[in-house]
This record gives sequence, C-alpha cells and structure tokens, in this order.
Amino acid sequence: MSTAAHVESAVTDPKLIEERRGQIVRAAVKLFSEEGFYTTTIQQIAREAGVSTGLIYQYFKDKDDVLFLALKLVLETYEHEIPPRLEGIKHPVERLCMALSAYCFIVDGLKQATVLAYRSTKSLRPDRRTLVKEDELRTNRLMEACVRACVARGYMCRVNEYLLAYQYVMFAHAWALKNWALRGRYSLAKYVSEGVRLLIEPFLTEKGCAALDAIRRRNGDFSREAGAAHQKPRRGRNAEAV
Amino acid sequence: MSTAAHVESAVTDPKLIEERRGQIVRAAVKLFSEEGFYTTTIQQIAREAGVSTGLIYQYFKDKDDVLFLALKLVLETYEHEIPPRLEGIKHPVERLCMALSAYCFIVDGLKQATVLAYRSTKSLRPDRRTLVKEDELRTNRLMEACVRACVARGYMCRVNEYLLAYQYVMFAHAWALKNWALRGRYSLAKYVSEGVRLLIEPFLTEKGCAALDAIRRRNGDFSREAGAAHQKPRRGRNAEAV
Amino acid sequence: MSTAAHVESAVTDPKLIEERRGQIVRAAVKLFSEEGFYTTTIQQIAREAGVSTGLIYQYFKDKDDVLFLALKLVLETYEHEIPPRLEGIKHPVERLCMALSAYCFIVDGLKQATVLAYRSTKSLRPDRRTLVKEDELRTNRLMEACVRACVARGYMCRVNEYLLAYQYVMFAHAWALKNWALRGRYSLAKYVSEGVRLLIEPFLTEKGCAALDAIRRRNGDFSREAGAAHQKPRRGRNAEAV
Amino acid sequence: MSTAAHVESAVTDPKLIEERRGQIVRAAVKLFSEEGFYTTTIQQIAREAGVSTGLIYQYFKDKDDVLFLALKLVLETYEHEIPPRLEGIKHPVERLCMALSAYCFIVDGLKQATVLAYRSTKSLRPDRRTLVKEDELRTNRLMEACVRACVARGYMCRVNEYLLAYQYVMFAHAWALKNWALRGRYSLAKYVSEGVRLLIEPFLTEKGCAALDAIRRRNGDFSREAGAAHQKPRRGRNAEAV
DNA sequence: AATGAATGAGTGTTCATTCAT
DNA sequence: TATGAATGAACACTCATTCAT
Repeated sequence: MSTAAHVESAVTDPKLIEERRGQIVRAAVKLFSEEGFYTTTIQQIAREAGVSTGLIYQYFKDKDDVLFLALKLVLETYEHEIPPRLEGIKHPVERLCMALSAYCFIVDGLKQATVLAYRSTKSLRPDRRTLVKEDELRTNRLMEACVRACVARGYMCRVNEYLLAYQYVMFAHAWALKNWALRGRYSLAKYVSEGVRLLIEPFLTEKGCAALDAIRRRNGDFSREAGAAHQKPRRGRNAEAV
Repeated sequence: MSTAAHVESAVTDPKLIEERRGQIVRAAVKLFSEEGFYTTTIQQIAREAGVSTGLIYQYFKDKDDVLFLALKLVLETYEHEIPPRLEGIKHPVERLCMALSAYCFIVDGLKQATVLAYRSTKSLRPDRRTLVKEDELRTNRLMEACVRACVARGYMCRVNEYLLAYQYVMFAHAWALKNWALRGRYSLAKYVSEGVRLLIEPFLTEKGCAALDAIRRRNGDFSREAGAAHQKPRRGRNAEAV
Repeated sequence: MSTAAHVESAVTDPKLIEERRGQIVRAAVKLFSEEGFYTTTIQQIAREAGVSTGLIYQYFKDKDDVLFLALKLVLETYEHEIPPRLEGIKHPVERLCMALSAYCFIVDGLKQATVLAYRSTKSLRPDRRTLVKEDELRTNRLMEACVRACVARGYMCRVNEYLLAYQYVMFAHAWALKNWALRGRYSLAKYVSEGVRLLIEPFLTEKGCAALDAIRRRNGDFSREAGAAHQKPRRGRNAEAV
Repeated sequence: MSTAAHVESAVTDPKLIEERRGQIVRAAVKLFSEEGFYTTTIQQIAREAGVSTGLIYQYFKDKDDVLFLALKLVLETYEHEIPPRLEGIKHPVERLCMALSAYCFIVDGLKQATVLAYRSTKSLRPDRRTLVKEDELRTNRLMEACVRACVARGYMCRVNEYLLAYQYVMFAHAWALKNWALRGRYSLAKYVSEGVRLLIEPFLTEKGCAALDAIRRRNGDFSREAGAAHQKPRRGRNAEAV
C-alpha cells in the first residue's frame, strides 16, 4: 500500500529498494521537518537525496506516499528505539522512568520530525493515516506496559493506566511541540526529571518511592547534568496498592 | 501588523473592517479546520464567506494573513472563554478543576480548530508565529495562576507550577489531538474527571483533597454522566505543604 | 458534461462563456488539426487563442474537454452546414446530389479537422466519445433522408439506404483522409462529379437518370470546372422501382 | 531508413534482428491498437514483448520507429493476405468479389489495428509517413487490378477504376472505423454481401451479372450465414460495355 | 466597496531515452 | 546481447494574486 509496485517500471531488487527508499525518505524527513510537507517540492527532495526527480516515482507512488513513509519512519523510531534502552533494566520503576526518559531523549533528537508528525498526519490519505496511528498506538502500549508492571508489582497504586501512559507520550511530544516555550526554562535532563516528579512519583506506593529514591541515588535524577538531583522536593506518598 | 493597512485600496470604515474580517475568518477557520491550510483555496473561503475573491485582499494582506487571524481567533477563544466560566467560583481547588474542565470543553467545541493550530502554526511567517505563541502563553498563565492560588492557599503541595499548568494545557489539547484514540474510551465528561484524578488530585494536600471531595459531592465528579463518580479509586494523599 | 461547471471559479456570464469557449476551441481545432491532440500543449492553445493557460481551465475541465468540444465543433459543422445548402432545392435527386456535393465541399474546408476527428475520437473518454458519435449519426441521417426521398418518389431503386448513405459519408470523408492520394488526380469538383457517377447514378431509375441529366445540363456536372462534364460514360440504367 | 542501423550498439545478426523486431512490433501493434500510440509507453511494450526497455532501443531508433514498423506490419498484412485468398480463382468477377470480401475479413481481424492506422499515421515523421502511404497504395492497386480485369473482359462497364477501387478500400476500412455503428445492424458476412450489391453489382454488365449470379449460387452470396442469399433484390443491369 | 475574470509562475508527475553493468 | 535503474525535460493543471469595471 505504500510501495511503488503499481508504478510502470518499479525497481525489483529488494536491497536497492531499501537503500533508495531510505535515502529519499531521509531527505524528505529533513525537508518536510524544516519546511513542511506542502512547501517542500519533490524536486527539492530529489536534490537533497542526490537523485533525479523521476527516480522518486520509481520508489514511491506519489508525494503522499513519501510523506507516509517519512511519518512511518519517525513513528517507528519511537517504537523501535525505546526497547533497546530498557534492555537489562529489571526493576519496573526504573523501567518506567527510563521509558519516559528514553522517549524524551528520542523526541529531542527528532524534534522537528515530531512536529512534522503533528502537522502532517492529517495530510495523509485516510487509509495511510490509520496505519500511522497504529504505529503511535504501539508505542503507547509500550509505555502502558511499563505502567502495568509497576502496578502489578505494587510499586504504583491503581491508576488509569491507558491515560497515564498517554500523559507520558504527550509529555515527551510536548518537548518537541512546545520546545520554543520550554527550552528557555529547562534542559532536556531537567525536563525529564521534572516529568518523573509530576507524572510518575505521585502514583508510586511507598515501596515504589523507595525504589525511585534508590534509582536516583544511582542514576542522578535521570538527569545527565551534574547536580541536577540536588533539589529533592517533597513528593507524593501513596499507600500500598491492594 | 496583521492588518491589511498596507493594501492599496484598503477599506477604511472600522466597523465594516471588523465585520468583514470576522465573516472571512470564520469561513477560513471552518475550511482550514476541515481541509487544512494548504488544501483550502482563497476561492473556497470567499464562497464560504459569501464574498468575492477580490474582497479578501481588501481585508487581508495575503493568504498567510488569513491564517494568522484564523489562528488568533482560535487561540483567543481559549483565552477568552475560560475566565467567564470561572466567574463566581471562589475556592481555588474548584477554580482549578473548573479551569481544566472548561479548557477541555472549549477544546471539545473546537476540536478541528485545535488540530489546525498544531498543523498550521509553523506555516506562518515567523513574526506572526510569535504573536500566536504569545496568545497560547497567556492561556497557559491563566492555568498557572489557578495552580499558584491552590499552592498559595495550602491546597496543593509545592510543584513545578509552570510545567503542571502545561500538563493541563496538553491534557486539554490531547482531547482534540488524540480524539481518534480517546473518543472510543471516554466521554468528554469522563475524560475530564480522569484528568482531575491524574493531574490535580495527586498534588493536593489533605486540605485540598477534602475540598475536592466536597466539590465532587456537589458537582458530580466534573462529569455530566450520571453516576460517573461511582468508581472512586484510591488517590494520592499529600502532606500539608511546608 | 463538457462544461467547466465543476471548476473552482468557473465563469458565470453565458455570453462570455460562449465567446471564450469559441475563441479557445477555434485555436484548439487549428492546432490539433495541424499537430495532433497529444503533441499540442495547452500552452500552445493558450498562445494561439491569445489567452493565459489558466484561463482555459476556467472554461474547460481538462485537455480532454477541449478536445471534446473541438470535435463537436467539427462534427456539428457537417450537420449544420449541409441543410442550408439544400435550401430551396426541391427535386429529390438534386437534393441528394447537392447533399453529397455539399458534404464534400464542407470537408474540403475542414480537411485537417476531419482527419483530426478520425485521429482523436478514440482519445476521448468513452462517454464523450458516445456524444461525438451521435453527432456523426445525425449527419448520416441527413444523407439517409435524401436517399429515402429519392426512393420514395421513384427516382432511385430500392437500396440499402443506411449503407448507401454511409458510402456518401465515407466518400466525403475520404476527400480529407486520402487527400494525399486524391488531390493529384482530381479537383474537388471532379471528385464530386465522380462521386455522383459512382454512388448515385447507378442506383437511379430511368426517371432518376432523366432528372440527373437535366440537373447536369443546368448545373454542369456538379463541377465548377468548365467542361468537366464532357467525358460522359455509359452509366447504370435501373428499371423503375416497385 | 526504418532500421536502427545508426544505433550505437546495434545488433548485427540478421536472424536475431528479424525475430526481435517481430516480437516487439507485435506487442506494439497490440498495445497501440488498444490504447493508442501516445498513451502506450515503451515500458509497456517491453513488458508485453517480454524484453527489457533498453532492448527496444537496440532494434529501433526511437518510439516513432516502432510505430512506423507497427503500421507497416498492419498495412503489409492487407497487401499480403489478399493475394493468397484469390489464389486459384480465375473468374474476374469472382476475383473482385473475393478481393472485397477478403479485405473486409482481414480488416475484421485487425479492426483495432486498422483504426490505429487512421489514428497514428500522421504521428509519423513525414518520410516514414510516405512509406506507409505507399504500402496502402499497393493494396489499392491490388483492388484496382481486379476492377480492371473485370472491365477488360467485359464483365464490368467502364468506370473510374481508381476511384471505384478506393471505394472498396474505404468500404473495408469502414467496417473497422465505423464498427460501432455497423455491428448492430450487420454481421460481417451480411456487410460484405451488401458491399457487393452496392459497389460491384451496379457496375457489372449483363455478362457480369450473370457471372455474379452463378457465383452466388455456388458461394452463397459471400455470406457465411445460411440463407443469407435468399433476399435477392433488384439489381443494376448494365448494357454490354463497348 | 465590491466583483470576478484573468493571469502565469510553480508543482506533481510521466516517460522516452541512456548507459553502466 | 541484454538489462533495468536512472535521468530530466516536458506537460497538465492549480491557485494566489491582480485589476478593470
């Protein structure tokens, strides 16, 4: 549905397809992110990708298709880059904190692309839009699973897991969407540690808080900045769940 | 700066200007919301507004200018419609809850326009973009003021007020931005009451919680659905601040 | 179905529409006739018509639509220009001869356009193609009616009127289609008089032949060339019909 | 002049050339016939012929050259397929009737290709167009020779042999060109027998008519349909020629 | 003040043709 | 010989903007 298989003389070599598509989509993400979908021309993408205009139509059905794969690339980055960053982490609370942190750091690396997703998803044809939304939902479920693990193991009190997970997602996205308002006030690290304080800590049980304290002692408040952990505020105390 | 004062044959009668602009901008908001900025043509706006294409250029400098005023209209709706809904409400906790609720209800009535703001703000020329952002910040400060009042009066523990206020904003916006994912799960009323539970209640002091309980007994959980308040979960208890 | 009513800002003034359409279609017929449909660009038509490219799309849906009206113009010329040339002519045999002659003369003035019709009718969308064919059929019926009148009045023996009429049509068209082969051998007048000899005379009854002879004495063999009638060959004699 | 001899890396083996060309031209005739010259792409021809796009340019100079050979193939089919069908037929009247019949049957098998010839000959470069026209003239001469033989042997009265032969050609072509109008009224066989009645019989001498009658008794009115000959109409009687 | 016809630069897309392999 | 990926010029069509009325 996203391929150029319908194109008269579509390319057949799978390796080449992968390479060219990547090449073109990367150029597209860059330009769409900077200038927006409608103001970026196919010719610009071609030039940025170092190919001819015609070539793009051997790998994509139309401009919409380029956008689709560009957005998929971004959305899949979220989905694929969080798990590796959780690897080896056992403790549910630490996993949750890391998931939030990871999401924010990934978004930080894709700030413009994240904004692009918000700007341009509606420009997609409905069927493709649906597919992109499914990508987003999968990432949401990743976050939700972290929440559930905390609740299941008694580190977090009962909450609306779905909605809380969505807050994490929005919190990460906001780093890109509202970067113009946030970057003057917070470093990314600070933003993440504040996020933990606002959106995780209040829902932890005593046991969960204890775990979080331990983690902070080790990891420094999820902040890479030295001393970022010094300002220990009063935090929510939740009774043991169940 | 947004006017068409530079236009050759600009109209001079201020009353007429206001009327025509409103007429055109309302049409623009409708069409931009439905179809997006780039896919809406000036001719469509003219037809929707019941005027000629040429007329638009007597009241706006260019298409960008129409977008600018359209976005301003949306952003100012947030800013202007929240205060009246808080009128007469004295208790800081209730004000905060009502502010969140009001924001969500306003967004609900402007779902597409809210999405439009996210899609199209970057399409504005930088100077106009800045002005739109300032509109948003003013609304943020409205929310922030509500938080501060709660903290000042000891209903809420010390928090990062700026960021918490931003969570409220994002939470309201999310009702529009992620409506496709949320509407199947929550009614608006339920969404709001869950918002209170996730983003307000955890930060309340005991005193604040007591106040919230009282409000809920009166107002029914900020939910219009009968019995929506029945599922009272364990909620955060915060020690008195300071 | 051929209008530009679907166009965003189609023109509304009927007088203007007629004028502009005529202006553009005339340019199109000229260029399509000379260069063919596919090798003629919209820009060329615009230039030839003395208008801008964009204007064409205010009066035509697409290039196909221009072709459609161009072909209709040609086909309707046949249909509309034959009757006036028969006006005042009473005798069925003379009417038939004049019809054939008129058709050939009209085709002579539209040689390239006639070739265009053969080249490009298949390039039309099926529904429009059908409409053009109906135009052609109406002209055929004009010819057929002339044949029928001759038969009914006993000037012509019973024949397959439909097919004979079609021979007249093809004979006239051939003057355009095969002009490259014919123009070296015959003048148009000679061609017409040979047509009468081949496709009318053989089917005349004695009475019909007598009438034809009288007509020729008056009109000079349907040939404007002096002496074109000198080579009187043996011709078909048909018994009285019925 | 039609070859690809000028092509950089032209193929030299004559046998291969013949084979490849045939393969490609057959595919081209099929596609051009169905879709037209301009709407058929070289890539489609390549796929239909089961070769690569590049290969076509080793056997043809350009797309125009493919069209040229495609049209030649069609035109030569007429020229080459008529004589075999006349083989063994001695009587001039029968030969003439068979020639007309054969032409119609050949056209019937090449309906779309015949239309193609009318659509696309003008798309050829002038020099190539001339060559195609010469092919057509050779077929015309085939028909003309049949007419001449009839006249010479006294079966047909004196006529404009050239033009009559052209009528036969047009009659056959019309079966393709106007098939949309004819196929509802006549079977091919009926069409042919009507053609004999309209374009041959009227010009026969008494001797010729007698011969035709005999032929019909044997061959059934040039119609494959049983009983097609039953409806014997009044037909032209010509006095002996000379 | 208002109209809407006219403009023409700009864009997505196609496809004949080339050429490295 | 044969391939098919790559090219880029060319074209249909759109639409923001202008301006005569």
